[in-house]
Amino acid sequence: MAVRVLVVDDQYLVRHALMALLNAAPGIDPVGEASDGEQAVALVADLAPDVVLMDIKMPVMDGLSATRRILAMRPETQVVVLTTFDIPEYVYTALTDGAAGFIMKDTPPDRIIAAVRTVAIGEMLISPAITLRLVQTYAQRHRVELQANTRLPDLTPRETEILRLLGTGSTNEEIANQLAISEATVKTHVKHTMRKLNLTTRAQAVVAAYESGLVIPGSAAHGG
Amino acid sequence: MAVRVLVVDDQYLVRHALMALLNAAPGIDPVGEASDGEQAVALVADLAPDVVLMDIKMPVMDGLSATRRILAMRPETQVVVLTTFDIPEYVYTALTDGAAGFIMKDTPPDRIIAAVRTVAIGEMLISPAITLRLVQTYAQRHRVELQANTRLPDLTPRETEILRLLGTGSTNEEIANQLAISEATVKTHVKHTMRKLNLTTRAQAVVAAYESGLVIPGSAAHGG
DNA sequence: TCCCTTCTACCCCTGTGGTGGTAGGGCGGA
DNA sequence: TCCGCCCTACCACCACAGGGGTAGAAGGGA
Repeated sequence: MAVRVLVVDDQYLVRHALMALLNAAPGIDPVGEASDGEQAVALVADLAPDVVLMDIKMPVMDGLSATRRILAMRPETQVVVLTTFDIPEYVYTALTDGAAGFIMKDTPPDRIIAAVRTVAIGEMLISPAITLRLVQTYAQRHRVELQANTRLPDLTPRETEILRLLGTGSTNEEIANQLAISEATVKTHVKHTMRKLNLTTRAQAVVAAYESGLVIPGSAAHGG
Repeated sequence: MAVRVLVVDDQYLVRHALMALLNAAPGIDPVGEASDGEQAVALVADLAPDVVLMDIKMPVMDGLSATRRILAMRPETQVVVLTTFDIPEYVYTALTDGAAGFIMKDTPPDRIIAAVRTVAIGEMLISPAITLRLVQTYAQRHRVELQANTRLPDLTPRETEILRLLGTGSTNEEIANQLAISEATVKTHVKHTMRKLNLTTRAQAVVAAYESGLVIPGSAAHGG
């Protein structure tokens, strides 16, 4: 049973080149083509393709909006997003919207064919160049997290705890209540902590708490 | 010209299964096998393989250390790290150490063959499951960054700028100098910003700056 | 035109924050 | 045993932060 593919691209040449390429591939049946997102959504409803090759930049409705509409309507559709250049913002949006893959147009023909076959069986697929960027982001984030808990020179356990609470924006009084000690003691701990870290204001202490990884954005208790 | 492969795994069964698999594949020549990292480093020096299939968990010297040694000694070697389960910490280490790929042992035989061929021509390769995790991390980080600039209700451009500077731990005086306005004006801006965000101390403002994504850990100017 | 927002700037007042010093009890290493 | 570190706690002092109000200049929109 051939893989049914819909090609969506506003550029005539690109669209037809893809159609010809897919047509020549055994086991792949290009069932239709669209030149904008609106047409694409309509054709998915009509043709029920297995795979959609979707350009991003298009008139009327862009590829990302079209992808959202298509997946809302027919989740089993495998959408592969095509892009001319590596645009990481789109990677995020496309993948969280549920796109099955993300490849660049300068990918060799045989790899595009392979990509269609890959997503058709339900696997994810991302271009190496894009994967590399993902890895770099991952590595960067990971490095930041690894630096956590490791640095913070010479702080006693209590002082580390104090710094963590400073990092949540707590006042001395609030810290005292949370640790069930007197505010005077908190002031002493804060004093020592800031001296060791060479800080002069508690705002800097909050920065230090975040930068050291003691406090991670997204895991904080806001509001006061 | 066949792709010369070295197989490194402490488990006899896994090692020989891989050797047999690679032996049966046309264009692939399994030239040797090692059962620990130290042997692997020695064999790379002797055999100069194109590709190394490297297990992580091994006695004597683990796969990641061996990978580092091998790439320091012979950078053109393509190391593919094998793992039983998806262990993201290793992904980071392996890839930043220069590994060409990262695949799981439960990958179907034909895909393992394909992986060897892929890295042999210098391309990167990562298992879909691992890619998925990378994407999730990327998406998570990206989401945090996207929330920036978007949320932060009703702040004027100047107030946003003030909040960003508050987020670096700056005092009113420092902010005044950086923006070339009077400290009195800074106090006014700070006052309005904090009222709008329902904050009472500047430490909370620092927290808000980080949590909103206005300030990203790792991109801050410490010290003061 | 007038109004609203924004950015600029100042005064007054209260309070928390930040720094100095002092000190006792507990605990572990020399 | 004694020394040193850690946690606890207090006092005194002053600067900066935070909240109140007021106000003029500039720019955009009704």
